[in-house]
Amino acid sequence: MSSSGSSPRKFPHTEGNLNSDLISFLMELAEYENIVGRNVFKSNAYKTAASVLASHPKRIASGEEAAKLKGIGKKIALKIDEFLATGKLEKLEKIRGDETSTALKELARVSGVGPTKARQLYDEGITTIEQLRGNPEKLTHHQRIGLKYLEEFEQSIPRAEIEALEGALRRSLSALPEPITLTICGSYRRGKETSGDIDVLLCVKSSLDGNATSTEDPKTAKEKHGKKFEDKNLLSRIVNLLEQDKIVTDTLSLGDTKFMGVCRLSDDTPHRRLDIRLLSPDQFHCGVLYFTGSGLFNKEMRSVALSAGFTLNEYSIRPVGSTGVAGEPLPVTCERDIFDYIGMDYKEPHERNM
DNA sequence: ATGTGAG
DNA sequence: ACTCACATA
Repeated sequence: MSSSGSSPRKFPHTEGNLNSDLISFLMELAEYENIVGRNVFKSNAYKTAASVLASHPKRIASGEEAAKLKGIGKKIALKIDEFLATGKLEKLEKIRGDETSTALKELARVSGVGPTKARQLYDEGITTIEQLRGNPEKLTHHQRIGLKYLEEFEQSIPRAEIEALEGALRRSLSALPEPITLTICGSYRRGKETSGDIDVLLCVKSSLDGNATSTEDPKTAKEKHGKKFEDKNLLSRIVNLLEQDKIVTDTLSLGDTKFMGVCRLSDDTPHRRLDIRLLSPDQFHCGVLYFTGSGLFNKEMRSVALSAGFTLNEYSIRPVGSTGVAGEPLPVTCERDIFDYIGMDYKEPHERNM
């Protein structure tokens, strides 16, 4: 899920939370440390603190109370005290008034512009989106597209639009010679009413490996398990098709397994960020699980997997031997299989919103 | 190869 | 944490 922009979706599910005011000042500090301070560790510390508060069931009444939670230390506790006492944070007020900070943040709204590029531009005297528009030669292809659709990408996508797009994608893909399964993941699959982007998983029903765990000798099995496909051009063929059908309008990047780009449902809807991933059949369910998220849910599930003696990633679930070495991928026929392996109750996608 | 960025 | 794709060198 993209995280750029100052839209409501910048601070995931902050609205309505008991501690939403604390969460949002922590997220603002996290953004500052990332983009301006270029200190990923501090930034992550603030993000962790924010997410701890987000899943805390009670309103925090003091820094001391907050400091009892794992992930919140003395420094953050002090800031919470200051905020609770005065309704603001001196540090944050300074940051908001600082022209360098505001400029860097503004520039980083553009997809493809991160902390480093923002600083570069700033050093060259570019401080606004306006000025950026006047100097497109300073930008890569990705960044130019990000700039072109800046405002559109910051608008969240109504569920109904994604439903319609799903239909359009299926119609378009039905022109291919090989049957392809399509699943839209991300917050859409978790039942959210709006999403930030569209995350599509595709899987070819290849005649070759309908049964991934059988009679063939291990060597060929291993070769097939690699990420590459026999048909290296399949994804670009798919993208071409979607371009012809006026669904895909721009490409940010295109590899053998991953497309990142832009799509549009119709002339009177905004341009939207679209990601497509091509998975092999034996990876499909682990992929769907992983890309459905949420990120926090994945983290939790991976740690449950670990304590049950398995390692879980977007491609496979594997047993971890007593030596700590991961074994061969286990057969998986649906998402539920993965929950079963690690002894976790099955969670419907809409129950994975943490 | 290495760094940047997205997810 | 990890992977993919890109730009640059």
